[in-house]
Amino acid sequence: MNVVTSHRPDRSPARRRLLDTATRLFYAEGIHAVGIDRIIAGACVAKATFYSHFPSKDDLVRAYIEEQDWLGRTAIAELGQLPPRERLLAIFDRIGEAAHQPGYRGCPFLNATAEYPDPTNPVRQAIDDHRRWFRELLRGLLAANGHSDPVRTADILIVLWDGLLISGHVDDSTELSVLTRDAVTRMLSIGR
Amino acid sequence: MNVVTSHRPDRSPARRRLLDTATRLFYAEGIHAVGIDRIIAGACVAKATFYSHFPSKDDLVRAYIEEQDWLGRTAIAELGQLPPRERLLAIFDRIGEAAHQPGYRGCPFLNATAEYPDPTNPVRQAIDDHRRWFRELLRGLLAANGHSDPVRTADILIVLWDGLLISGHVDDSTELSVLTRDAVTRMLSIGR
DNA sequence: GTTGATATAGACAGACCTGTCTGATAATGT
DNA sequence: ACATTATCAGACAGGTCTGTCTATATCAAC
Repeated sequence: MNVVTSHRPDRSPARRRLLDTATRLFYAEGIHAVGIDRIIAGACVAKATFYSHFPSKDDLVRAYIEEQDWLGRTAIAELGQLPPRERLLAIFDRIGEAAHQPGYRGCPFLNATAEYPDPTNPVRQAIDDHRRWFRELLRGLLAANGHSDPVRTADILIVLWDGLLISGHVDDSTELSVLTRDAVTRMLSIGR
Repeated sequence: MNVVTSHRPDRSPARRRLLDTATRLFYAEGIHAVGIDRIIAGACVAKATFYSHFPSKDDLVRAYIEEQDWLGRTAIAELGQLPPRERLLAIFDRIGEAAHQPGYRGCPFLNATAEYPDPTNPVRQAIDDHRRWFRELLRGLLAANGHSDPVRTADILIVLWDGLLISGHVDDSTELSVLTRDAVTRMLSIGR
């Protein structure tokens, strides 16, 4: 969910700059709206170098999505040791933090989904992988919290997650953190 | 939310066919991914005729969004007389019906938002209008139902609405109707 | 019959798209 | 010293995009 591009080691500096520039532009303007020429110009990389690192634009898009997945998993892992309920709340608190950053434009995975209709496309597969991981994460935390129906409640929490990320983008987001706490605690209060 | 294109009178048959074809293609494949040439071919309309009805492609996109708005309002109006709570549930039941239609690809408004980053764009303005109408509708129904906090609860219901439309598209949607009923009744059970 | 509105097919311009290729330059390891 | 690897700038091909334009055809009203 975070779209920070920074500080991840990579095979080469040029590749790192390409992925950073692509991340910034894809997220800010949409994938189809950004051409290769602008990415290589922003990354100060020659076109031939780009195509030596990424066989096609779609490979770059897939790398972008996979890195967002990696960043999301890393951010959760870096939350530190917390009891299940507090961990759940801390995960959802990240929504408010992200939405108040300048340039916030919703969830990169959902935005990409809107531009990739074919569910068998590798980009969509990478997005599905990310969502499967997140769903399992929530199920585990709800079960560890002694929740009576972790499977169903995890599904609803994901519905809230997606909807809150949208709300922070397209609606007035001044009360998003309060709204998030309210919605999640309402949901957790049911079923123990 | 419904993407049915049908049966709305229009100024001219050619314009009607253009809007129907554009609706079908924009929704199925995304807006940037569909060119004018394909729309006029699908509508059996000459290019000059297209540009006499729509000064630019963006005007066609705005007409597409405004018609989806009109269809949504019409569908709600056609629900007939129902008590507030049943009306709310009936509105949300439409999600399951829509998501099980072949070719369902999520919410046309949110998909368009992902492709239009500039919030001052007329397309985005039309989407904002639609969302404002829907928010007011939910607030009124919650207030009429004697709910203790209709403003906040309407915000959460919109979060659920957006999230459920996404879930029906990108996740397994076999239990979407049950999930919707569960999430909405859970939410309505709090605050009277 | 004549006029005016609306439609047709399709060429065209200018921009942008992805992806390939050439040929030169710099850094690195042995 | 030499080979390898990565990089550079940029031309180029072939396609698609939006939007304009020409020239013709249909049809209704008067």
